[in-house]
Amino acid sequence: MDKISHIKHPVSTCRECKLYNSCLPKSLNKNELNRFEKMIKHKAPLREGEHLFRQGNSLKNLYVIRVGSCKCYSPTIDGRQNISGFYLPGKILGLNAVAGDIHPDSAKVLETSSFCEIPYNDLRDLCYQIPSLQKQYINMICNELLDSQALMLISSKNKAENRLASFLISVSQRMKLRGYSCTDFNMSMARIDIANYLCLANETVSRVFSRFQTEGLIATKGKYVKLLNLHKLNELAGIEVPLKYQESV
Amino acid sequence: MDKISHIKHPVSTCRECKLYNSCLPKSLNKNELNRFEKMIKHKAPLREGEHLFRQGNSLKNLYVIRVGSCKCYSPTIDGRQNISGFYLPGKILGLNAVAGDIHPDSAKVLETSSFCEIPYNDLRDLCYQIPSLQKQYINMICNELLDSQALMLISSKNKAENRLASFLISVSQRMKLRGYSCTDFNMSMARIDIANYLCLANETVSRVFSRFQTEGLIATKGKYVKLLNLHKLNELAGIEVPLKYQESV
DNA sequence: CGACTTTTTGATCCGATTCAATACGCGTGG
DNA sequence: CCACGCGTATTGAATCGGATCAAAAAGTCG
Repeated sequence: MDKISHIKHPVSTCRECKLYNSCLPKSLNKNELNRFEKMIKHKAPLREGEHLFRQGNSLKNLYVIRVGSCKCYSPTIDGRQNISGFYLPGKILGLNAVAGDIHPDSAKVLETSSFCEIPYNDLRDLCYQIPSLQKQYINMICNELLDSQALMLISSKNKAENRLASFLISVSQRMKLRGYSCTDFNMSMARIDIANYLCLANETVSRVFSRFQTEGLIATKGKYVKLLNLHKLNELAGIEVPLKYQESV
Repeated sequence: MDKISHIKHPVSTCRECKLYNSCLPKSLNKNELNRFEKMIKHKAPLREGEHLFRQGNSLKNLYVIRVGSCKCYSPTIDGRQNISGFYLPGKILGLNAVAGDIHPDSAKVLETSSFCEIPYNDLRDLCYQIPSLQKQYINMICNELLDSQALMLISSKNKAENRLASFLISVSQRMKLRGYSCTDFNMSMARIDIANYLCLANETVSRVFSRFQTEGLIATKGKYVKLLNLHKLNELAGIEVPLKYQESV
């Protein structure tokens, strides 16, 4: 039995969707919204291990994740996987295929998940016609860019503790955004995936998890995680975060 | 005397510009191009150390770098700088400010450099009216996203040698794109900046530079760099590059 | 329950950081 | 023109953290 399958994924209109305000149709008028909704396809949920798209596929759709979680990855020469991102509800998938028309990575579902499928060509055409849609679309792309740059700073500069703390905090915040508890949640991703994502060995991730537990920062039970000391975690996570808006050399 | 000041930065129309085919006005018709060119401003070149924009500034313009080089950075709590990117001719600056309307980093010129200034609001308005411009604009943003993700993989997973090799190769390729030699060029960035960018200590960068020289891979004289063994450098650079389009788990 | 996978823990090794000292490059002023 | 000083780059020695290899423990599933 899947942990979230009691959510019947019932959203059929954007108006009713919790994610409305951070999603593409934000600030469309009634008429525009109708046209937008006609374009969206709601497919049956995918189950753990199924692929949304694969590396090398040509770009047909973008996807907004509505329920569940998903990882994007690409294989490396030595047989490992480079994780390019974890996706939780509200995030848009497939943008990195826009420039080249080919998906540079594969998207695999980590637990039963639902998506809104957006035919890419239709979206582009509609953007030509609806300026506020174009604006929001471009904003979402640029947000991805920001996220990606932020992750780069986090995952390449900090020590293992800082990285994992950052990761926990970011998952926590997305949970909060989505209306779930930000201190108690399931993490559907495997240790090895987190390790790849944070560019650490899985043993290291494991050790840091253990250390966080003995230090009373978190408690875990299987995939279930409870954040006990958000303050300290934030401190660890923030250690290399760029100081915003400070005058510099 | 500046090393590139003999280039009088004479480009006044996009049509004449070397970068035309990879830049925004690509595939505009004559009439559209006229409107586009009217929007662009050519300011006087900036000199080393001057800022194009600063962290916290509100977004007014995007910039395409035409001649020179530029680094984007943000200060960290401990007084260092996070380098978010080096920019060589043809690249567009300021995109990471689009989502939040505020520049998340500062852009500082590394040598005398010229830019095309694109008023952001005007660009957006013009995109509403010219679909092919919108398309190219979105493509350029998504290319930034790709670059950023690629850099993340490079700079967080590899050893120092691989990172520096990747970096040298990427500079080399951009030089080639721009019509300069891809094996002999000036690198205007300081060691410490490269170090920050690659997330290494500057001593480490220095050591690897030395090692590459004793191994005959490169020769350096001040900021001038000569790549002697592109094959080996590519090999080093490629070691963790994701294998494109390979079927995976 | 037993086979298999995933996670945790332990011991060792290697590479990058750090701290410290020296060398180099460049501009200034004598 | 050279001497001096400052910033940047290089080199050396010691330390620390994460990777790796190996093995045990916990969780998963038929």
